[in-house]
Order: sequence, then structure tokens, then C-alpha cells
Amino acid sequence: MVGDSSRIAGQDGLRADARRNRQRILAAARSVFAEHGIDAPMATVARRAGVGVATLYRRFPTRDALVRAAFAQQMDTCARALTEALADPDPWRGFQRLVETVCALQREERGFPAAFAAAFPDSTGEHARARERAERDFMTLVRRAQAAGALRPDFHPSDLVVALLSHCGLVTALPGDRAASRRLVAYLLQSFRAEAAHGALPAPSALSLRSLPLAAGGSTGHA
Amino acid sequence: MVGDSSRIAGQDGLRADARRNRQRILAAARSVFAEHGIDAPMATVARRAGVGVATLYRRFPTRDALVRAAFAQQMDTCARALTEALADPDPWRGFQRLVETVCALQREERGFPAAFAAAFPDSTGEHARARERAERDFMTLVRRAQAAGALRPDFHPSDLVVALLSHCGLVTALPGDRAASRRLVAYLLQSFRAEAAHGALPAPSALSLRSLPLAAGGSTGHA
DNA sequence: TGCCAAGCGGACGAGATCGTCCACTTGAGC
DNA sequence: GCTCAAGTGGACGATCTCGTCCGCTTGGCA
Repeated sequence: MVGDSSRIAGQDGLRADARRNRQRILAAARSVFAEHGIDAPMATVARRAGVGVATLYRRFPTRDALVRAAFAQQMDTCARALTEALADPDPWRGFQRLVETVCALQREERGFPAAFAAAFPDSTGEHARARERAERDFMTLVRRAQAAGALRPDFHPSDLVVALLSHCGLVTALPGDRAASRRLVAYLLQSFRAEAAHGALPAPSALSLRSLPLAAGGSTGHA
Repeated sequence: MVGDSSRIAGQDGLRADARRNRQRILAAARSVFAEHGIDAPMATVARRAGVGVATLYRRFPTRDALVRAAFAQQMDTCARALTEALADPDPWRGFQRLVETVCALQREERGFPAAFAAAFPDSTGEHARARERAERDFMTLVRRAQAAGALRPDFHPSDLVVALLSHCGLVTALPGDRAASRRLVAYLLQSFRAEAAHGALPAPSALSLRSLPLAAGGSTGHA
């Protein structure tokens, strides 16, 4: 019984119809979460996907698992943005684009901000390794941008969390108001510039960057 | 029967025991909302207040009414901060203190941020008059601070909403992390300074300031 | 002290959501 | 085509929350 997978077809161990249903559930989840928030009833997701609740629960035993899987693609985009930022020869431009990309995602993908904020406190997830790497990468980016004299010297890596979570809150409070979101991003980026450093800042947060959901691992979320 | 108030004792038309209960409910609501968020069951509030649910519903027919009343004092503090800011001979210092006061309130009073954000979309409340005045006052403050060359000329009154709501989101996502909150406030205030105006900003939000919950009227909230 | 309207509390029915269980269906290999 | 494990759907009991109803209590005034 154990290890005998000769009968299963897909590479993910799912039968063709099951894999199809899984995709429909994820699409439905994104749509429902965007419309009603991530607290929408599971049954609503199941109905929109055209499957029974049991099927939904079998694939995603908890709401959290469903949320993560539904927005794994967006999380991946965040992780990719970090890689691209590091690859940019101009570290400030990389930094700027990283922040803008993540914020644009939060702004455009309804439901994602809530998923983003919800995923945040979980620093003990199974993606610890990917997160550690993201943390290290981001610190490298910060150091480079500071060495280039573009990023203010007192910028602390945890300030990224501050920026992203506050932006998250803004787009949650004012969904659809793109101007407000863009305005905040512009203000924050300006104040991160070296030229903006006038007085001393209060002490940075003790937040571990480890909990940053920038790199959420593969796009499957299927354990 | 109508208009005969000869038998009622308090100036608010409530019997002494009822007035006492009302206060206990408000205290309990603040405590429960701080602990479990403003979506906590009404019955929990009633239990903590030591009253029956019927008593709670009689005083506050909707959760919204309870939330408003529970945080009316904090709203008043916001309104007072605006008045004081206008009275300050240094308009920038007034502006700065206004933002810091409101953000400190959001930071320190657990539950208030949620109430603040929840109260926000309601621009049609019965406090329209007070709000209009607050809006006018704030615009005066902005104009003065800009004339003094302290506030950047492209600052738009709706940017206050952007700042307060994003801060709101931050403290909601990271309750207890005062350093993060202070850091965001410092960054935002720096980027609002005239010296920080480097490039052009994206267009401001079309938000009406009318919806700003800065002035929520009297401290009673009892209609 | 007595009256009575204002005030009170808890039981209760309605409605929503959760997550499981089980009998039926179907895809994939032979 | 046949077999059967994987997959499915919806009914169901448990739990929670809401807001009202109604019989009892009490504060304030005469």
C-alpha cells in the first residue's frame, strides 16, 4: 500500500479530474476572496468552483492552506521581484522596483493584501529556507544601495516590512483607490532616499525579516 | 406620555442605574474590542459588563453604534488635536503634532485603529457638520504650513487620509510594535517636509476629506 | 410608603458556518 | 470491457451569533 504509486497518473500524484478540480478551486478562491475577503465561507468557494465542500476540504484542510495556495503565484512574483532587484546593476533602481512591484500587486490583486498580511505573522512555516534566503538577499540589496549613496544609511531592513504592511493596510481600507496607493509608495520611496535623511529616526522595529512573505516557495502550496 | 420627562432624573434622560450600566458597557466594549477586535460577539461585551444582552442592545442597537460610542473619547482627542494644531503659531509644528497625536492614539489604544478604519467610509453620518468644520480647519492648517515653506507645496489634504489609514493598517498588522509605528510616522513626516520634495508625485487621491473621522462630535455617541 | 414606568436579564428561535461521514461515480491500467 | 482505488457531493450534527420577547425588578417621585 505504501509507496505503490503505479496507478497514479499525474506527477503531483493526483488523478486528472482531481487536478482539474484543484485548479478550479484555486480560481474560484481567488475570485471569491477578491469579492468578499478571505473570510468568505468555504462553501461559497466550493459552489463557485462547481465542486462539493468535501472536495474542497480534502485538497485544502484549512482556510489558511487555501489562501496560501490561492495567492502562491503572487507570492512567487514577489520573490522574483527580489531576484530581479538584486540583478539590477543600479541597486537603488532595484530597490525601488522591488517596492513598487510588491505594492502594485497588493493594489491590483484584490484579496492579496489580506492574504499577505495574514501570511505575515507565520514565521514558522515550511518555507523557512526560502525566507532566509530572501532575507539575506534583501540585506545585500540594502547594503549595496546604501554603499551607492542612494539609500539612506539609517534605513533598516525591517523598514521594508513597515512599508509593505502599511501599504497593505491602506489598500485594504481603500480598495480601488489606486491614486492613494501610488501616492503612499511615492512618499515612502522619497523618504528612503539618502537625501531625505535630515533628522534622526526613532529606533527601528525589532521585527525579524525572517517573517517576510516575500519568498513563499513554489507555486503549488500543496504541502 | 409624549414630552413628559418630569420623572426622569439624568440630563441625558436616563435613570441613574441605566446611566451606570451604560458606562460599564462602554468600558467593557473598549476592553473586549481591544482583546478580540471589534468583531467580538456582543454577548461577550454584555457578560464582561455584567449586564444582559437586552440591556446592551437597548442602549446600542447596532454594533456600529457601540463601536462609535466606545471610541468617541478617542475621536474627540483627534478633534482637539486639530484645534490645537490650528492654534499653534508654528503651523508645521501644529501639523506634525496633529499627525503624531492621532497616530499615537492608534498605536496605544488597541481596538481604536479598527474603529477608526471602520468609521472611515461613513461620510454620511450625523456628524457631517463637525466633519465639514474639521475639513476646513485642516485645509487652513495645510495652507498656512505651505505658506510658511515648511510643508511641501504638492501636499494634498487627502494625503492625511493616506497617512492615517496606512498607519492604521500597520498597527493593526503589528499590534504592540511601537517602534514600527513610530518609524512610519517619522518617515511620513519627513517626506511631507518641503525639503523632501524632489521629483513629482503621482496625482493625489480623489478622496473627499469630508469623510475624515477627525471630528466625531460629542463624547456621548448616544444619538 | 406606594406606585409605576423605566429598566433589566436570560431564554429562545432563526440563521449561518464549520468540517465530517458515507454511499455513489469515475479515471486509469490491464 | 472490467476492476477498484481515487475521487466526489451533499446531507448532517455541532457550534456560534444574532436580536427579540416577556415576565420580573427597581429607581424616582408623591
